[in-house]
Parts: sequence; C-alpha cells; structure tokens
Amino acid sequence: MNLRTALPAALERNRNFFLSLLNASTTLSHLAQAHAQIIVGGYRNDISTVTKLTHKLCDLRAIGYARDLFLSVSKPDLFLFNVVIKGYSTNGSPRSSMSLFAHLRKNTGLRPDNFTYFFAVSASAGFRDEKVGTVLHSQAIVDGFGFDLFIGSALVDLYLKFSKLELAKKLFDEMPERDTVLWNTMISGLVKNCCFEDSVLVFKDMVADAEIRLDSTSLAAVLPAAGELHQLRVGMGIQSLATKLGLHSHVHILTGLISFYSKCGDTGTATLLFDQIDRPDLVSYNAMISGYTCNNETDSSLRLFKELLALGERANSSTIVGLIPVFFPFGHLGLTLCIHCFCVKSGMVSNPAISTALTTVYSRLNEIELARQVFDESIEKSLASWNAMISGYTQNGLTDAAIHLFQNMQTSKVQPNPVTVTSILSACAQLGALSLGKWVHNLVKREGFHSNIYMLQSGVSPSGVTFLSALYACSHAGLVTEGDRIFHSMVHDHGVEPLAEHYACMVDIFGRAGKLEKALEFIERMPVEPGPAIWGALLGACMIHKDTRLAHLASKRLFELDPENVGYYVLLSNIYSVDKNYPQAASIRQVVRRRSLAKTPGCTLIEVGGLPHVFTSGDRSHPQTKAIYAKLENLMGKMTEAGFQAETVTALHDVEDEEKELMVKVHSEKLAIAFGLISTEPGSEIRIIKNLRVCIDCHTATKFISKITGRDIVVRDANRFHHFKDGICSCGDYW
DNA sequence: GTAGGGTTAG
Repeated sequence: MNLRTALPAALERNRNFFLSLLNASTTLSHLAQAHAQIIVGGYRNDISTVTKLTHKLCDLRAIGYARDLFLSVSKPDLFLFNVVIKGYSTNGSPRSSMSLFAHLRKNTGLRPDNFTYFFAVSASAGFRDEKVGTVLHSQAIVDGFGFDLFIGSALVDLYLKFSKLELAKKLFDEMPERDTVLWNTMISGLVKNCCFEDSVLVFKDMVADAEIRLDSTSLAAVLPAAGELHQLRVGMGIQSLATKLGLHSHVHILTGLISFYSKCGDTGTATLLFDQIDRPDLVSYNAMISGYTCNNETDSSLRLFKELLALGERANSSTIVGLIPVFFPFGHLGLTLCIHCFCVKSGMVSNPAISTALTTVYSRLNEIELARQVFDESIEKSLASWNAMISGYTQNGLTDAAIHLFQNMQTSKVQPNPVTVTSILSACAQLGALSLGKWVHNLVKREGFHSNIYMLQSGVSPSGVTFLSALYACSHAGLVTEGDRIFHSMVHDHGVEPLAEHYACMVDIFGRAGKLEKALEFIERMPVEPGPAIWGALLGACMIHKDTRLAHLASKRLFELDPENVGYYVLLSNIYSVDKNYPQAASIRQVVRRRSLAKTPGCTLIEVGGLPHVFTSGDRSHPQTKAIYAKLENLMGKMTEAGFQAETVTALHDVEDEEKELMVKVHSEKLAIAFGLISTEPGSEIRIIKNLRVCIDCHTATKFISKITGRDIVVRDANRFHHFKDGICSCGDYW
C-alpha cells in the first residue's frame, strides 16, 4: 500500500486522521511512513498519537524503535508508560519492564494504576520463578488493586505457571468476585499442572454457579482433563453443554473433543468430529494425528500427516510429537527411529518438546540408553524433559539413576514441579532406598506442594512425609534399630497410618542391612496386603545380598501382582545368572518371551533412496532377503580369509559356541550393511543407525567389511558415532 | 473535554 497516494489531499490532517492511519498500518514500513507524516503534520508531540504509534511498534516487534520514541517524549504520562511496560514484556524483556515500572514509581509523580499492575504482573511471568510476581502482588494490594479481576487473573495464571498451587488457590478463593476469565484461568492452570481431577472439580463448581457464564474457553480448557482421566461421562457432558450453548462447531472445542475421544480410545467418533471442521487448522490436524498414534493406528496417522503436508501446511513440533508413538503399550521402535532420523535431519530434534517425547518413548521401550542420549544431546532442557528422563529411570526400575538425575536437576537450577516430585516419590516407593527423603520433604514443604487439595496423588500426608523422610535417612545410614523405633513411634505415638511407602522403606532398611529374614518377617506381619513396592524392595535387597531363595519368593509375588513389569523378570534372571544357575535364568527369559514382554530387540536403520529400511536380528522379512543373506555369506568368506574370527563373549552364557556364532552372524547391523552394499553405488558411504550399543562382533566385522569393500561406514549406535574406514574405527575400539 | 493501554482456551 502506498500511503501517500491513498490520502485524498483535501482531507484534514487532524489527530483522528493520524490515528486511523496508524490503525491501518500493518507493516513496519507503513508505520515509518506514518511516523514521517506525523512529524510533518506537527503531531510529534501529541501524546495520544505517539502512544498509538508506540503501541503499534511494539506489536510489530520493533521494540528498539518504540523505546527511542518513548525516550523522545519529554513528559510521558501513565498511558504511555503502560504501553511501553507491556511492550517490553511482550517483546521478551521482562527485566526492562520491571526497570521501567520501578522508575515510574520512584522518579515520576505518577502512580501506577490497574493497567500498570496488570502489565507488570504479566511481565513478571517471564522470570524464572514467581518471586517478582509476589512482590508486585503485595504492592498491588497496598495500592488498592488487590481485588482487580484482571490483575487477579494474571496473578493466578502466574502462580500456576510456577506450580504455586497453594498461592493460586488462596488468591482465587479470596477474590470477592470471580468472572469467567478468572475461573477459566484456574481450570487451565490446574490442567497445566496435571491436576486433572481438581480441574474437573473446579469446572463443576463453575457450572454450578448460576452467575457465571461459560464460554468456549471454559469448555476447551477442561476437555484435556476429561481425556486424561478417561472420564467418558464428563467429556460427553461437556459436549452436550457445548451444544446447548451453541458452541458445538467451535474449532477449539471440536479439537478438544477429538483429543478427548482419542484418549478414550474412540477414534471413530474423533474422526467424525474432525470431518465436521470446515477448514481444520494445524492444531486440529495435530490432535487427530496424535489421536491415531496413541491408538496404535499408525497408518491413519501417517496418512493424515501426508495430507497435512500436501496442503502446504508446515508441520510443527507438535505434529512430530503426535507422530512419536509415546502411548503404544509396547512401542514401535522402527517408527520412532524413522521419526528420530527425520528430526535430526530437519533440525527439529533440538526442539525441547520433541526431545522430551523421544526420551519418553525410548524409556517406555526400555531403551533407556537411547533415552539418555537424546536427553544429553538436547541443548535446551525443559522441565518436561527432566521429568521425562527421571520418570523413565523410575519406570525402568533404575532408582539410583533417577535420584542422581534429580540431584543434577537441582544443580542446574531447574525448579521441580509436582510431576517431578510424584516421580521421585514413586521411585521412593519402588525400592524404598532413597537418601533424599529428607531433602524431598524439605522441598515439598518449601514449595507448598503438600497439604494442598490440588496436587500430588501420592496420598502422603504431611506428617506421613515427615516420617517417611526420617525412615529414608535411617535406610541410608543403615540405622536399623533407629528405623524400627521411628516406625513404631509413628504408628503408636502419633497414630499415623503407614502407607505402602512406609512399609517399603522398612523392608528396605532391613534388606539393605542384610537382615533379609527380618524383612520377610516384617512383611508377613503387615496388617495390609503387601503390594509391588514392598516385594520390589525385598527383591532389590536380595540382589544386593545374592539371596536366590528369597528372590524367588519375592519375584513370584511380583509376577502375580504386576505381571506387566518386565523389570522384575530381568532382575530375577540376573540373580540366577550370578548364581551360575543358567537353566533357571534361561527359563525366566523364556517366560518373558512367552508373555511377549521381551525387551525390544536390537534393530538397525538404513536409509536408501529416501526410504528407511529397518532390520532386526535374524530378520528375513525384507523383500531382498535372499540377496542380502547371499551378500553376507560372500562377505563372511572373505572376512574369514582375512583373519576374522567371530567374537562370542558378549553373547548368551548358555548356548554352545557354534550356536552363538550363528546368532551373532545375523545381527541387525550386519544385515543393514549387507543391504547397503548391494543397493548403493560402489564406493559411496554407508550410514546406519543402531538402537543399542553395537556389539563387539559386529564392530570387528564392520572393520573388516570397510577394508574389504573399500567403503566408509558410519554407525550411529546408542553411545556414539563409529566411523569405519580402511579397517579402522574412529572410536579406537573404545565405546 | 477528548484520545492513547487489559486477561483465559483446542
């Protein structure tokens, strides 16, 4: 648009003219032209015109320009201050916002008003904790804005952003009046803190309040909670409410319902709703893609993803996260590796949401090393990614690693939230053995997570937590008698009913100290049925003290109570192996296999002609299987001639050497390399990705292959890159 | 006397 020609020359250039000129400006260049006209027209000192211009500049992210303009005004009024305070904050400079706010209070005769406080509080959400916000809160109360709805909502939002649930709830309860936005803020904030049940409760309170109008935001905010809780009735109730309010075709609500039905396993209804959206946007596509993914409908998921790309829409990180099969009960390693590969290539892997999703899915696949690798390589570690890695360790039974990482998190100055604490407490319950009990307790106390109706599902009451931390301390210090005494005192003197965590902790105290019989006696005397946490604690102790008999007993119970948890089987099998009882160890692994709980086998990915090919060990499913095995046979002959000997040390203990040789010969990386050799140009580089650490036999074999074929072979394994060239590997045989 | 500044959601 050429503003000069757009102007009828006769039009009078008054203030309204310049204001509408500014309103019509949509680019920085428009604003610069308008600014020039304002100067020429003699309106450079007109405060309302300058305020409007400053506002528009901030909106277009020209904060430097806006600041210069602000500084050129000799006596800025409160309006202009407010605009610039907001401008700094929306341009990512909360510090400048606060400096200007302080300057306004100290050095001008102006008094901050409700707008000023609202902008300042919003800006303070940009800091790393809620401290500045709380100071503003008290100042606002002093200045008489304690009950302002805008400021109140911004504060509730801020407290919830930093998981200060107690503070948010207190403020919310104390507000003399609550409007729709305040209610909505509370609900969505609880959802963000994974307090799903509470958010539904608050929503129900809101519905019950006849004075309060529900809007699309209210319904859209609570829908994720209904989905997470799999509460079909709640979700359908929201749906009929939406119809009653005439909001049923609102895109946010339809999208929310798609997520909801998908989470409840009903992709049929979700699909119908998706088809009702006139022009689905990226968020709607993402919801549907993720819905298909989490219901294991990979084909539909990929089909919709392609449809999205065909529309010319750019997939964002949420799209990819939705494609990553985080929800599959037994995962989908091949697909995950493909997506991982795609993310590395497109640079999206550095996105915190994506690395978090990859960390989570690898953890669930028991690929904890791959999970850790992704975590370590992510440059910007969000709270969610710390949580994912910690709970990954917890779920894989690696309690010590979970605690260790939790400590690292503390040194990295990342504030834990209730999700973190829940993970850590569940680690406590798992094997009982945490030295951090006291510390966790202090944290819970300091952060106000406890005695809070919103929050933690662990069911540990504050006084229960206090005892728990004391018991942890005993467990750590090996104070058996002391622990026994504390437990007794807790029950008899303080009337605290012990929870599974307390019992598990006691078993751990006895078990760690080698008093396994005493631990068993304790379990047998428990007034409640011992759960997995208790037997898990005993099993862990048996592992330390190599007590096969008790281990067997504990595992038997665990298999009954928690048959899906592969970790116990592995532990037991290891105990037998240590005892050199290979037939028993093998039979345990047999059970695992029979129940298809086996660890996902090693697999290798190679990309040829833009298509990923995934091989598992002994794989014969590839269309070119015959050629691949023939190539491998041919290679083995040449390798043996060149002095290659199969390495078998790392293979299973209980098979004959010849059989072992047969087994390693068809490891997935060898198949992938053989395929690479027959399907790519001679002399070109071969790149493969292996989900596990490459085994010594494959490593040696690859060195030979690189020499014999004259190919460079790059292997990315769970630990590192290996660059094979002319019979030598870049890792120096150390990995 | 007037203009110029405000929140939550899929």
